[in-house]
Amino acid sequence: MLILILIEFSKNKIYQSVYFVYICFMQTKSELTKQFILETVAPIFNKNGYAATSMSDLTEATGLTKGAIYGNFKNKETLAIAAFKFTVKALLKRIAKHLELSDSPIQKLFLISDFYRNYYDYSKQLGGCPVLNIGVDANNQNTLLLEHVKIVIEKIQDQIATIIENGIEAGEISTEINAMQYAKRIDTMIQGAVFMTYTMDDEFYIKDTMKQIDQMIHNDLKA
Amino acid sequence: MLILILIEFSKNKIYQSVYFVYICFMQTKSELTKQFILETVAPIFNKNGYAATSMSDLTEATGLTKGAIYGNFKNKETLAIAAFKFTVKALLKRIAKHLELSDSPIQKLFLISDFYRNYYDYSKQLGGCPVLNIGVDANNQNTLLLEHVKIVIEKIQDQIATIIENGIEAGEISTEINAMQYAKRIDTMIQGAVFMTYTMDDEFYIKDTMKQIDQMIHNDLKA
DNA sequence: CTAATAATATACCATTTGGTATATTTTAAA
DNA sequence: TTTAAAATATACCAAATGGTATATTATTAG
Repeated sequence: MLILILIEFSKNKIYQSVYFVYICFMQTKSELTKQFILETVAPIFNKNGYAATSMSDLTEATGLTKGAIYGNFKNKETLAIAAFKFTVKALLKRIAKHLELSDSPIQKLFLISDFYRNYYDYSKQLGGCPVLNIGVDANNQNTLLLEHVKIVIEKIQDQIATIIENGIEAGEISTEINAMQYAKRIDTMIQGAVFMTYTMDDEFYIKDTMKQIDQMIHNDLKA
Repeated sequence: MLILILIEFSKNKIYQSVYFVYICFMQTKSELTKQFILETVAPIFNKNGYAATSMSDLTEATGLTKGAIYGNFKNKETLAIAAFKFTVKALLKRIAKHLELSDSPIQKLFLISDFYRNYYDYSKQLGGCPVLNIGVDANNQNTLLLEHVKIVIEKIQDQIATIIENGIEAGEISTEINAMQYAKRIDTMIQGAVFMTYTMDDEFYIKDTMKQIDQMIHNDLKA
């Protein structure tokens, strides 16, 4: 009932459902609006790409006006970058959570392929794979955005490489293995599979590639 | 000297250098213009994507006016599709030529990885990999264009699968191998490598992936 | 409850968009 | 060289673009 009272407190239609959270945890009103804009706008940018997304697409989707959006974000590019970061943050958090299911490095590697096995369904909510979509879209178009994609890719590869290194230290993985090279191989195969799955609209690619990665882990990596 | 005389014959600046060829082999004037538009426009569409390419980009690049372009192509979409086909035709022809270097199916597979080993430099002339760029760009945006990308991917995979099947028949490749599955695996890895190479601007990915494919051919495929 | 401020909506801007009707030029045939 | 047709250039269109100045509304502190 406390929630209802607090809802009544606000005259704004959009935020009513999350207003309780806002009152309790959020800083300012605009912080909440920013959040709302980002989660609404992110999948649109991700789906359409930067140039194919117009500000009117965003005002329609959010139900807000340009005044509200430009009051919270300097311009379209800033918004697109913030949206990309928003999506990636959610994605990386989800992966990290999945990797908590085991402490064993080699099991963590299997958990990575396990995560991507269901990635088609999950990433559709995000408007597609942000790394692939924005990576291709930003190339030759938006240097700043491309830099952010690069950073994300490096981060993912570092994480995989660290897992492999931990596996080597733990004696689970052969000392012959070049951790970063294998991390890059796995990442490259995943991105290829994501591209093929989306373009052909066929999950065979992602399922089969994850099988292949599992085989690699079994045959090449294991000590 | 004959060439010079024929060049003098034309008052149009753009076509002078190829006018001899036109006089001898080409059908109509507009056929030549179409060709010229396509080869100029294709890398622009490929680099920028459909939405980020404006008609004025194309008139500037070609030195022609909208009248000339719309006189030869119904609209922007038709032109983009024709441009994609133009690029892919050149690419597939180049691959086919490279594959002529050997008659042995297993050697042809090695020639595929060999071709893509230098794909970064080559595809830059095309404005990037058309399959990757247009595939991602057209998704959620341009159904017709996406269909054409799908067809190209299927064609490439069929060709690889056929080579593998020929290898099986010739006794070079193990009968255990599922030709189409392996064709798709190879194609998926290539596309992943192309994406990573472009996005990270680092040829490691394409070079290393081709090594990996060669290893696969050696270890898994050979009879 | 009121005043100051923060957040959002409105109305507008010049520029660019894809596309077209028409005028002009270029070409090919007689 | 003249003429019909083909190809291209010009000038224009309404609609949409990203962005902004200002008016209006919500919010918060006193």
